[in-house]
Amino acid sequence: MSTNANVIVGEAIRRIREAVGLSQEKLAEKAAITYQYLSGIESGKKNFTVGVLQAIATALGLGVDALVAAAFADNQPVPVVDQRYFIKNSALPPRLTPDHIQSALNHTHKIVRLVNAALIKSSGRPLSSYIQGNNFSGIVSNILTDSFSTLTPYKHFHGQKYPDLVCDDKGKRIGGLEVKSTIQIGKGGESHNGHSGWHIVACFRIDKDTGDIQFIHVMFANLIGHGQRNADWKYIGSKVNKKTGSQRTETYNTTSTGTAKLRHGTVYLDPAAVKIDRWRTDPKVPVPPCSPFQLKTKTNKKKRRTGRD
DNA sequence: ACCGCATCTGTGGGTCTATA
DNA sequence: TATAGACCCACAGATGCGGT
Repeated sequence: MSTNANVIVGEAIRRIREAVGLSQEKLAEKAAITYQYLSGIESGKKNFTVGVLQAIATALGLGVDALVAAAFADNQPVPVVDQRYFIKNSALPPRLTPDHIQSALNHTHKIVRLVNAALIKSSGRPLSSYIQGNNFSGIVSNILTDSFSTLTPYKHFHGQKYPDLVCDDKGKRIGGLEVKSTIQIGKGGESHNGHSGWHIVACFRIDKDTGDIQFIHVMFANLIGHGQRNADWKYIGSKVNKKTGSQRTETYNTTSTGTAKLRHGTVYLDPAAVKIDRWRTDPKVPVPPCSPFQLKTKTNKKKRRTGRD
């Protein structure tokens, strides 16, 4: 290991040790090395083997991979979306362009990295390891909303009112956008209001070690709210668990038609991470020329003509 | 036509925070 | 304090595909 790497790893060990409240003596004891040796490692003056690193990581309550990730977190490039995966002519809310979306997605990656870098520096663990998945996705959703507000014509509405973002022109409202994010690939919309208007569903994945997120699929659709004719949302319910007394808040999910609208409204698709081959769409929903399912439909038709069936 | 397998979908369970 | 908002997870049944 190079001297520079020794210093980086040593500093990470010191930061995490102090964050978890261990003295050098105590950590050295747990890792079965002398505190003089540990001191030398922390200051980057001593070499160490993988075995010693493993012992130190275990004593800190981490895996070697997490410890190394913590040490080099700041030196990794922030993930960016791939420009090639944008579908340029998809239908979008007024005044919104693929470039706007690209910058908002990348900005969200960056903010999540900044949060994680601070946490990893002090404790060796990213944000996603501290909180429940649903709440993490909620945070990503909020950061993405803020990124839109910062970098696009769509600005914060107010608090928890619908929609999340609005676009005004000379005092006149010309557009609204509700932002949703999820780690569930292929999922449609899920909401507790199910209103009419433009929605974005952004699917991302998480790197467990660094906590970095990477958007892999982004869909837009102008959906019809519940209670209206041909609504794209269906009511799922709000029930009280008799045993625990807990109440599940009411939920609306997109219907198969609503989900199909979103899928046909794909704006960004990472083909290596998201396989749409077997996704269902709704025959009632017209397939726009820019839909990623255009290709699928053509392939299926060809198959049907030439296939064994 | 049927079977096995993998994946998708629908449903109902849950947590936590902000606001009225 | 109740409600509305933001989500995820588990599981059973449905679906699609390739092989026989």
